[in-house]
Amino acid sequence: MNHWLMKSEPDVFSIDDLKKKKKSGWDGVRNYQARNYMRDDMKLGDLVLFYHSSCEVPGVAGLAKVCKTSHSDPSQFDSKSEYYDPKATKDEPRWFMVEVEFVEKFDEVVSLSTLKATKSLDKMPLVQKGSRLSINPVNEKEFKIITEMAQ
DNA sequence: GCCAACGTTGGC
DNA sequence: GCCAACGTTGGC
Repeated sequence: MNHWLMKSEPDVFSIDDLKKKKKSGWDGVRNYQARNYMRDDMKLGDLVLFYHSSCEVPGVAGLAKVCKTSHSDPSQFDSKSEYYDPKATKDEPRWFMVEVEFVEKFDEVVSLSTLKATKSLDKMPLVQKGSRLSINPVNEKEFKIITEMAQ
């Protein structure tokens, strides 16, 4: 099983929104590398660190898991959507998404500053300068460390 | 295929 | 709101 970290702006979609909805398609990803992770590598049951970005306390807010593997992201065909991509066609969709299911909301956000202060996590792309990718693989050790920090 | 210009991300 | 870092676009 693989582990992942997925970023979301809580003003747009937060861990509480996922808790309410139970499941959600991860639409709107418009970066090829992040798309490839979803399309090629994310498997059913993979656990996901749900990360809140661009907010007061950026950090890992909870856990989700992949409940549906890659399929075409419908927002690319919707001309009214901010995610609309005129170059995508139904025969040749350009963007893919997975669906995730709520697992757990942490009592407290494991903040980015805490993650940065943790030596054993300094290999994570997340804590490295200039890293902006919205979906990242997380190795098992790192995943364990972070979920234990949430206890 | 290069690379300048432009757009986006996201912490601070 | 600023700005560094990075990705994408498009002219050549």
